Amino acid sequence: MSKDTLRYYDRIGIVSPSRKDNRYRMYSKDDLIDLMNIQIMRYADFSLDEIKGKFGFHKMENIDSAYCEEVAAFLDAKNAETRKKINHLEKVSRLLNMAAETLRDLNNESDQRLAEFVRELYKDIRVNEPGISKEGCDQHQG
Amino acid sequence: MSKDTLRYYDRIGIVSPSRKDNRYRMYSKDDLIDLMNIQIMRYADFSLDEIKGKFGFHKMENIDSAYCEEVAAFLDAKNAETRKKINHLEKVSRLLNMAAETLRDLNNESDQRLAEFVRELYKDIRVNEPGISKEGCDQHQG
DNA sequence: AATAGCATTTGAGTTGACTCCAATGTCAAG
DNA sequence: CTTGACATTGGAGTCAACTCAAATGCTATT
Repeated sequence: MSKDTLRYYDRIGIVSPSRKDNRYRMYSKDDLIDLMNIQIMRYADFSLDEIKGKFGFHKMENIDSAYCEEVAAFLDAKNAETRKKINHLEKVSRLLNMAAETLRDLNNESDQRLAEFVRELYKDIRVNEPGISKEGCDQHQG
Repeated sequence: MSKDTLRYYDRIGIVSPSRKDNRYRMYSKDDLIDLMNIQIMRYADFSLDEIKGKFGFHKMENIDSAYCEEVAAFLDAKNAETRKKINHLEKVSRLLNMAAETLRDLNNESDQRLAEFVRELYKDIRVNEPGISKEGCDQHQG
């Protein structure tokens, strides 16, 4: 983590270390633990807002099992999201594979397989962009 | 695709349709094919710069096999990148799984498995952030 | 005390791909 | 000829997570 990042985290109240007499930042051991947790969470694609909002870390002395379940549910949701992304990327990977293959060996067979797969993908794309019917088609409803 | 997006693409020279007498945009069939290709490429995480720079689409009448190979190599590189991302996300997924499990059933075993995995992840994180030695450690070299 | 090399702050800039705005132009219907 | 619903433009705003710059303060060394 760069100095600027640490200052930024301080500014937005994510990790605010104590200060020495000269106003220099003094990171305690707990601060460092927070920072390490944050690194892991950033690695796991949590936004700083999520990190800030959802986690008290070790600041909670007593472990509230209801809160644990809440956080666990949140993690599950994140995981579902992650699986979706993986799914998407797997399709992308297959697409890239097919496209490269088709480019290298131009023939009808690979061409058609690619076209077929692309047609499949369009379904995905349209699913992920609702409102296209509102924008693109005339619906006589107002 | 929204109207604004189409106008944006026109502005930055990605798809510039012809105009009618009234200056209204007129998208030809070829323009639409371009746009569909762009949608697919955006789906595959190509940046607009990549899309703009690397692809002549159907604008090339004759197929240059050297160029084909160049593009295929580019796709391969993209694919390698994609596989890396998938790899990363798989780890994230496992992490989230472990964390949720640990939260739900607090015991040493799952705790330690999680800790071990996190330690593994730190290696990844450090690998992906070179220059930390320059920033964080005193190297007596200048 | 002067200098170097850190630290501090506020505030602005960066990135990519849009997205929105205000002012204006065009067109079909009534 | 007005009204409404479109279109046009240039320019500005959005988002997240930094990243950088300028002005200033602190500390250790010469």
